[in-house]
Amino acid sequence: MDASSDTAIAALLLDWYDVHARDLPWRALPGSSSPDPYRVWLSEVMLQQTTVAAVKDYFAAFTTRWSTVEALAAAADEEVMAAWAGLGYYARARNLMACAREVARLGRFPDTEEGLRALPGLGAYTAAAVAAIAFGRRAVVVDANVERVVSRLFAIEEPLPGSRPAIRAKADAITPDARAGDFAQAMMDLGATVCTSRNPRCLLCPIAAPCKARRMGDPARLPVKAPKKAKAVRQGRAFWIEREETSEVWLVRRPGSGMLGGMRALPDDGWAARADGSGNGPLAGPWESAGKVGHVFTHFALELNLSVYLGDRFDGLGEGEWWPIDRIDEAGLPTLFAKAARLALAMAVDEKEDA
DNA sequence: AAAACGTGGCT
DNA sequence: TAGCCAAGTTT
Repeated sequence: MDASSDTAIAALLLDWYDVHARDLPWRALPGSSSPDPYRVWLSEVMLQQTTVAAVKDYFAAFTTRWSTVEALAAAADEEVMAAWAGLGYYARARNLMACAREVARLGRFPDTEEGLRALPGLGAYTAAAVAAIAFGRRAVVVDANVERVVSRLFAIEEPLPGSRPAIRAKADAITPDARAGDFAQAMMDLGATVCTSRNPRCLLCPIAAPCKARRMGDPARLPVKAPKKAKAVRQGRAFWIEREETSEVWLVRRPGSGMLGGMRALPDDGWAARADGSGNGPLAGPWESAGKVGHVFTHFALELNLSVYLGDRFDGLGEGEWWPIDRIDEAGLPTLFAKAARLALAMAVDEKEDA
């Protein structure tokens, strides 16, 4: 592929984008000026390893509650962590606050890829995306969509992740000097709606003509990926400690790094730090079993047994807080513990029905 | 450099 | 349904 056809690919994609761009909340309104860097940055962080559908409500909630980066910088850590609950990869929320505070200190977002890359939570992808989309800089934006589109377009047979340097070189070659932000978003929209992982819709593709994988007959075969390791299944135990006289449950704050770091949680037996939990709780009990919940994390699956204590002796509980059970939805529990809470409450309902 | 780090939707 | 996959970053 020579330089002139690389230019042609960008033109085809931009023409397609002018007609088919998805209408997403963090994109500038048609006809308006450049999008707000705060909204671009926030959306890009939320979208890391996360689908558009999952992000939409969180983006609306965050921008309603904190409409500027200064407002977010001034927010309390626990408020932001609770607002992020359920979205996953909680290091993103911790980095989000650190980044907002750094930007507030600087007075504005850096407007170069290099400057952005130095902020917490902005890696190669996000720095390039914000530089291109919010500041119109030419930057080579490579995410999983771009990897897929480029792998197919140029029929790159080497498996990921080894093919990343070759993919980046090709992405660089087709990235235009003008409208680099639109080009990046065009590639991502194409990957999300046309050049999909399974069942690519080549008949709708604006760059089907130059696509080598399509010519070879089986575009879905690419990109080739290295095989994944099987997930181990761990056992753990969590504890629902209820103070009956006030209808409150005991919640703790998890350590600031590691699994679900910084999030509110039910007390547990340390399953996150070992292959399995110790089985020990923060109280002597007696415990009643409420059953178990299953949850799959990125690198292991967990079977979490839930034990319940209802009583009035709470010796040795340590750090934590009593939380009103009727407002448990507002505690900002990550999904694993939200499931466990649901189980405890379902058990309570069952027992009431039995009585 | 390989592993840690969430979750929900789709097939 | 069990596995695959998503607008990756950090250590």
